[in-house]
Amino acid sequence: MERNLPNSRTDTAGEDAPVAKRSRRPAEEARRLILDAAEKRLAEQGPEGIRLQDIARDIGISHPAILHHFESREGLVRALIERASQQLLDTLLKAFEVTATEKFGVGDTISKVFEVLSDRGTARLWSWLHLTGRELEDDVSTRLVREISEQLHALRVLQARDAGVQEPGWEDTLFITILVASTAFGDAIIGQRLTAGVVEGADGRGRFRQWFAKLLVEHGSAVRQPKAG
Amino acid sequence: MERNLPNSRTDTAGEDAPVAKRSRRPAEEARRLILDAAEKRLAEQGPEGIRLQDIARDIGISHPAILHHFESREGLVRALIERASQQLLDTLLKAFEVTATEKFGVGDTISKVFEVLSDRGTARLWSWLHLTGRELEDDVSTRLVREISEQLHALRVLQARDAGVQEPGWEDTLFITILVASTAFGDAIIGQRLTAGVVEGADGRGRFRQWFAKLLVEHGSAVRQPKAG
DNA sequence: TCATATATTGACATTCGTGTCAATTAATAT
DNA sequence: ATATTAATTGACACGAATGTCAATATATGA
Repeated sequence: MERNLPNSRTDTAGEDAPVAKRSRRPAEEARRLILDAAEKRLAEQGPEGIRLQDIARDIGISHPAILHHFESREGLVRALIERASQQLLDTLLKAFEVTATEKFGVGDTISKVFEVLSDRGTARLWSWLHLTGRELEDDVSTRLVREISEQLHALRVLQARDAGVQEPGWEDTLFITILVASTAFGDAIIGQRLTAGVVEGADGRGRFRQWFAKLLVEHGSAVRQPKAG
Repeated sequence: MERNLPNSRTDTAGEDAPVAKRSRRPAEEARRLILDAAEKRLAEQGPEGIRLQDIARDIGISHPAILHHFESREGLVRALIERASQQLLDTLLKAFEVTATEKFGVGDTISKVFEVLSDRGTARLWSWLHLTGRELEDDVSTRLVREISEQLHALRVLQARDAGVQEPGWEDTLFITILVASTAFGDAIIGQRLTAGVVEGADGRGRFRQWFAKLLVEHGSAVRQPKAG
């Protein structure tokens, strides 16, 4: 079973197209490029969008190169999840920090969360992650809820003290976080279809976000009973 | 290229296993069986779970039988979506009817809707539908939002009149529906991970639902200003 | 300049899933 | 019983996607 010599330049001679010089990047950069392309495909086309050959073509390399850097398709997926999770956590925490320290309202924070989750493909990535039952060693979802909730709670407690009203319960804060996360998630996946053709005028989803923010503020007021009685 | 005679019993003779008699169902029943199996796989394993061979094995038939009834895999998928959508809409409207006509409050109705929508299998089916960007001729999402909203709005208006307070706006009702739908979805997909390890005690998600219902009722009260001033 | 490490590649192997087809067989009508 | 219809099937064709491998080329250090 003589196999043809692979990669040999001694094929049927001829003046082929000007051979674009093979480029060679440091491993880390190559990995980043590949992950970017994969992420884009995933966000645009969903799970099936992650095909080694396609991704390779997107960035002008051959698909074995991907396998070289990630071992397998599954390895690529895991790396992708890992990176996206970390980025999400960082982005969210930072966004929260800003809106909490500055004089921004709840509405701004909500907008930011929606933007991060919904407008980019992040929510899609996560949905897929959960739908396919993939686990992360370091469960980012849990960390996310916990950290955000803790900061939000501290903020709410402070505000309550300033206003001289009763402090909100911990679980109340927790549920707010979960509500926002769930909603942003759901919105990212089915929001488009839900509002299209029902909500009148343009920017229906924008108005929905504002309405949602107001709802939460409203809730904050409702909880804020005067300290005694 | 002499092809072997397919399906011929004249193979290497021998005492094979007792040939289980081939069963033959009316087309409609077969279709139902297949759809059931497909739906189950989808709910349990996600999109990739829908493989003709596997589904066939599940119900003890051969995979060409499936193709016979649905033309193609895509045909099966479309039929599945069609059926599931119809079922969801029916279930929702019926659930709504019951809680709305009896002496249940708006909160109970919302809870019921939430419950139906956050069913794991349903949510997964829909998520997949949206994630893969499949379109339905008759967009059920839109119909769903519209029909539910209309009924809910009628209910709210009635209650407002009874109480002699200002009627809620149409968009407010619409947004409530959208919020419930989005949240139910998000909850079905990531709720498990969000609450696990953060919310204390058992039945954290149950408490979340109650809290959510209360939030909406609360909102109802907030909207209900006295009629003039 | 030469040597080394490793990123990159073309060709191939392999597996898996859909779809085709003629043959078969169970139900139904005549 | 016989014919007819249509559900069912095994074998196979085909394409698509992952993964393997030896060969090649490029960046880097000596």
